[in-house]
Amino acid sequence: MSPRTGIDLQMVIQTAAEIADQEGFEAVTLSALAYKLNIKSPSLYNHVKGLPGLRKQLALYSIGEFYNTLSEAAIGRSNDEAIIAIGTAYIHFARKHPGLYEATFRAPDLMDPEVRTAGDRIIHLILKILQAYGLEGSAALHIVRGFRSMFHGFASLEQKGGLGMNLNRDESLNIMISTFLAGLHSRLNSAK
Amino acid sequence: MSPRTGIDLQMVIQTAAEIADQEGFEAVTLSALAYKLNIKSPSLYNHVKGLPGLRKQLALYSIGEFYNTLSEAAIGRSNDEAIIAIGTAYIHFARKHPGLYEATFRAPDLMDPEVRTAGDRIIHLILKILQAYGLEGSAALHIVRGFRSMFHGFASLEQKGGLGMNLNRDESLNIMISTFLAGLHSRLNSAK
DNA sequence: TGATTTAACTAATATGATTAGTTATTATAC
DNA sequence: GTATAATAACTAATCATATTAGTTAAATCA
Repeated sequence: MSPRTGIDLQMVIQTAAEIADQEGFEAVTLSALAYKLNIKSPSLYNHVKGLPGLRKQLALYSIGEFYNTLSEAAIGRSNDEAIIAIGTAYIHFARKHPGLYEATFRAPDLMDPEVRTAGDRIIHLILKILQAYGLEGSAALHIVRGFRSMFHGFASLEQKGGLGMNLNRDESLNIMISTFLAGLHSRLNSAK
Repeated sequence: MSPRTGIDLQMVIQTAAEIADQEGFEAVTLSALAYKLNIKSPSLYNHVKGLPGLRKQLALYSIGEFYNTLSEAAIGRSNDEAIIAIGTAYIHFARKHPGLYEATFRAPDLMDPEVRTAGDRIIHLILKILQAYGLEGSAALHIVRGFRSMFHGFASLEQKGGLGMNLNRDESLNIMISTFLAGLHSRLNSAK
């Protein structure tokens, strides 16, 4: 059924991922990707629906890798320890895979069902941990949004060089997370 | 000295700002901008150094507008009230001016001295407010990074449609800020 | 062995950024 | 007033990328 069984979707995405991490998300062009795969760029249309299609596939791949990293970090941990582990893993992933991290939120349409479903797994991961705090429903979702905002904001600012450089960034991260956790505990106590 | 005194840098940036807010940051191309100004795109090179130059100018303009909005929100307020006002103004600005907000962090080089200086004014605005908490030096800087991460992360996720839609976003914002503030107070108390 | 499938190809078009070199308008000098 | 200098805007051309249409050819399967 398949002629010239050379390149498959997995190779396309894998190679795109390499370009993304090595040269940046914007460097993932059909032109550069085809060159690296030793084919001509129109041939890529046999694998993905143009540049938007490629970015969607790269987003799905990246979100998957990201989820794996975060969920592994949470194994065997609970409560604050689990949150700190996930937050740390989150930032480390963004540092190690800047292109993949950017791809996770630069899909052509984040409302796309497949993309959304992939991203929801990460939300559920955090929700699961928050259950131990007695948080659920909308109260838990608000807190998840807080964590996501903090983590994404920190990773994003760091990646763009938006944070100055004369101050230890890991310390900032630790302080940020523990401050938010302290506030969370304080709110939970006073709600009793 | 000037022939055909038609278009000046201010008009160029103003028009670019309109495109950015109406059609998105990516829609600010030299081609679209020139069309809207009724000139040919190479003529823009008399005003800005290509697309990177335009983006830098747009970043400087946007950061200036952003700073004005935030500083006005802080007038006559202090402590938690000032932080909440700034955080709210931050998110409202990003909602009202999605293109300008994106431009603030999509300059070709955020390390550029002019861009950095403009951005530093916003950091100093928050630092000033934190003085009332007895925070200064690196401790204050870590907390500023926390606020910036939260605000930027929230605005960024919201803009990209990364937050789901079945939950009130303003409430999430209020909870996030007050949780962090509660944690900040708790840390400051236990440090005594 | 022959038909079918389809990956990869070539050719062509469109859009956008950019450079080089030209034109022409305006302000200033005389 | 007229000449000159400065420069905004222009045309022409090139390059890169994305994309479409139509062709070629290799591998599978009947």
